Amino acid sequence: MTQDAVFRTLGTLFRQVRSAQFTETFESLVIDLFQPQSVIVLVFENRRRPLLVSQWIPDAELQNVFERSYFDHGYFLDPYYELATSDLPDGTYKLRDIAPDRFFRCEYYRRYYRQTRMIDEIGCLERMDGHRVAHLSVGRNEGSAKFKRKDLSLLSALSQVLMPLIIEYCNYSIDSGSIKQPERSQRVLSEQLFYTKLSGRKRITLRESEIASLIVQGHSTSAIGLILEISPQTVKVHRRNIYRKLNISSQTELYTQFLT
Amino acid sequence: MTQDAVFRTLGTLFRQVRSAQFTETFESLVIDLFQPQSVIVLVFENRRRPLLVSQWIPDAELQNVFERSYFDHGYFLDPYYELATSDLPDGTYKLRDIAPDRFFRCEYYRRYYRQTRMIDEIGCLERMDGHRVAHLSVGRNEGSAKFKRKDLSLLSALSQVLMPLIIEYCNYSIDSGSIKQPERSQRVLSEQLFYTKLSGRKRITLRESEIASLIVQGHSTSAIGLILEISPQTVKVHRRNIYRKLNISSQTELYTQFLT
DNA sequence: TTAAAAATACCCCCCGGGGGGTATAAAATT
DNA sequence: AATTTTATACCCCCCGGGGGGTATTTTTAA
Repeated sequence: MTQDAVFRTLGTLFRQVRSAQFTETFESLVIDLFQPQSVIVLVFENRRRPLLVSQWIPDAELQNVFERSYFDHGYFLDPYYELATSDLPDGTYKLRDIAPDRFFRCEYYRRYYRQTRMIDEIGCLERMDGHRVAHLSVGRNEGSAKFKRKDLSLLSALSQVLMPLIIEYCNYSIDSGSIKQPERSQRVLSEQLFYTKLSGRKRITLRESEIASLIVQGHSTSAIGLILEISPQTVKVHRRNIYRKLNISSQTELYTQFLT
Repeated sequence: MTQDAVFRTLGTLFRQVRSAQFTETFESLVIDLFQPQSVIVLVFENRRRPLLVSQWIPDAELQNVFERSYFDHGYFLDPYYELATSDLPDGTYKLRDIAPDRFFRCEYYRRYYRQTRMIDEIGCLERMDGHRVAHLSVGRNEGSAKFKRKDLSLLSALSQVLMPLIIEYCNYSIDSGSIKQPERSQRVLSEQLFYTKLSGRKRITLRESEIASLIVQGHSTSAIGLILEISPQTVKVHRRNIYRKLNISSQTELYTQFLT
């Protein structure tokens, strides 16, 4: 795609920002530039289920996985969601940069993320207003190459104009009520905090729930230590206490408890 | 249920052995005696998809999981299937006795088995003829207690008469063509041997495929050493070679390779 | 105010996975 | 006959999870 065509498309996008054609134009732009297997736009709201603004997932099975799981609980452990609900600098991130150190070994990855067959993901985050964050996710599946540094810098540059456009479109479509809010299914994790979630069973302390949350997200003991600025030893103790209180003996079980 | 009633039911079963009522009668017997959440009868044939003779799984969601996954690939790593396709002594087994040492941590357990929500299982195996093995599985779900030693000995005793009856019924219903053969879906593992499966990618040796198979089933390095009667060290070397040849770096990935 | 609970930090141990070597004998290929 | 591959076995290392302690300070509750 020529530089020229990119700018022309941006122009079109600008004109279409309040029309239904917007998503299609913008998706084809991203597809052209990045050859992804998925392009998804979400709006994150703190501790709420994300809004699905648009999705392009040609593989029907994977779309199915996404729709079935992401809005139930998948989003909750999505590193981008995590980033969005903390105070982040807006920007473009590679999944591998923002994911917890043991992300690719954690239960979330094993049980949900890998099912999407996505092997690499780059995404933009941009705050819409006080509590909403727009998120553009561009994914590559098994069989494709990972994103190169060039891809990241291109998306990063492009996002300077793309994200404002997307935000404008989001606001428009939210106002006009045309956003499809995915159904939630029976097994809900959703808005519940870890604390509420887990302390219901047996009083675990707030601090413990904090650590439990990080464990499930795929952070190692030492990573948690770094994050909370306490010694890994302390984290280990908390970990033990959590297991003891919940009467479990592995982080796998912790994940299960959390989801049920 | 009184001793008397048990014998009476056995009599009924005997009379119904060539009728469609058989399964219902026999299921209600098992349900009465063991308070399970699932009762399934399968016929294993070496390296073939099992035949579903009867199933009683009141929970619709779990039935769904079972039907969707078991006949695709779930059976392939089912410890009972494994036992059936080796030369076994007929008999009644607790899952926990026959499962690989790391079964409850292996990918199969995490991805498939746990989804069935089954927390305990006892099952009978009985050879029908040269290549077929009848299998009765009795399962308890989350929320129920595990099976006690008493349950095992009761089923073990009962199976002396129950399995011959079941086999008779199986033969009858196979002959009369009334067995529902579950559909296979897109993602098939099925009859393929590990060897064929994995060597397609990059020649791994037969021995290596043997070890890969055991790894995926959830056997630890040392357990594999015991099984194959070689040193765990040797297993480690094979393991490394497998990973190198397949260009992966964990048994999780091995499982993925195997399924795709 | 005093006792209990929570958060912090350190010690020890074992286990298993993953990655790096080396070596030797048998089997298969050339 | 000579070379390569395969199977065997041992060595070393590091890492992280899980389980067992103990101790100190701070916070919370009684």
